[in-house]
Amino acid sequence: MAADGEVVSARQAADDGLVVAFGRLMGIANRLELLLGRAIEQECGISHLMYEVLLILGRAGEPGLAMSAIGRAQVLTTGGVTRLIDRMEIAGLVERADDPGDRRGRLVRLTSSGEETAIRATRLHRDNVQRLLADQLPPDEWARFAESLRVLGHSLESQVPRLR
Amino acid sequence: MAADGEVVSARQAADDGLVVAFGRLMGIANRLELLLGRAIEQECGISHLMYEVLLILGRAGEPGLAMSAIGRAQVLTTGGVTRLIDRMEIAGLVERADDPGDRRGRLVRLTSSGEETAIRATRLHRDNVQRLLADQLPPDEWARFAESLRVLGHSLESQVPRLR
DNA sequence: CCTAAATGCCTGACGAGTCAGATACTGTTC
DNA sequence: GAACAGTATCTGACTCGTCAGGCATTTAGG
Repeated sequence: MAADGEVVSARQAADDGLVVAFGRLMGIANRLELLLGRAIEQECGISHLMYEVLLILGRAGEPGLAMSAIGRAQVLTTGGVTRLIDRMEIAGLVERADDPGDRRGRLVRLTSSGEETAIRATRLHRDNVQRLLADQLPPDEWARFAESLRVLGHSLESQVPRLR
Repeated sequence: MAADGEVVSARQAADDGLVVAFGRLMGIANRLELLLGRAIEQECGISHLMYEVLLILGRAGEPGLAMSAIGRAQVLTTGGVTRLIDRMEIAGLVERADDPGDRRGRLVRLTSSGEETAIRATRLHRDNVQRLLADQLPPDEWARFAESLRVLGHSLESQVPRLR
């Protein structure tokens, strides 16, 4: 990887350390999404995105979560959330209810089938994450890596604008 | 985050350490894609994916790269690559040529406009990666993080099946 | 209060990828 | 050297997200 300084050729651009690190991060995310997403899909019949929403809702508990909160957590536009929840509702994983505190809003919560699916998918998913990620690094490196993820995730959450 | 053991509630599933770490990784990737992708798009008029392809081609140099190699590098199906390169060709960033060594194949390479765009986008992108990622961790932690990315990326590359 | 701006969700049109099948060429095997 | 499996790319139908615009409701100000 190249040192700092002005980039004057495509070759140099491609070898820049920061740029490469970012590319690796995205490549890892893409490959994990493919490998783990397919596993969840085949085992439980839901997409990886749906799985993440099941987790968010499991964490939220009663009385449910606003659509907008799901969008913020998963970086989706409001339209995207509407359609995702539509599909999940049809699949029987979640249900919508009017928000008693705000008549514009709807609260989404897990159905019992959604809860079961979250649990079942997690058993599978845990093992896959262990195998594909955690086992690839010595335990202390993995711990440091996970901690860095926490820090970075935290700092990024505040910088992403709300999507409409 | 929960300790190891059987997962028996959605709440527990959502708090599992490995599952959370994976979710963070994906969340970071999504947010970076949004923030950095939009920056590139506004400044240079190309998507983040196109930018990555420009880098790959810059790295490859003459006489160009096969479509299938691009698909492997970016985790795209062959159909996806065809359409992406179609758009990039229309935009004047790359050009296709017949592969003299294999009459089924085509070689893709940067045009001079594509090369310029890669350089221009990288100047912008570098600074953004620095600010959003590297600056968020102490230098030694960032170095370790980047090294872990390298290791993980390497081990994952071999595990993703070829997409058709 | 009453209006204007902001917010929450939904919808039609579109963009960019997947999937599955088609076509064209290559390499192997008998 | 002919058949056949394998590989490289392209295409039509589809999926799932975005974007822009709409309506209902809430909130802030005068």
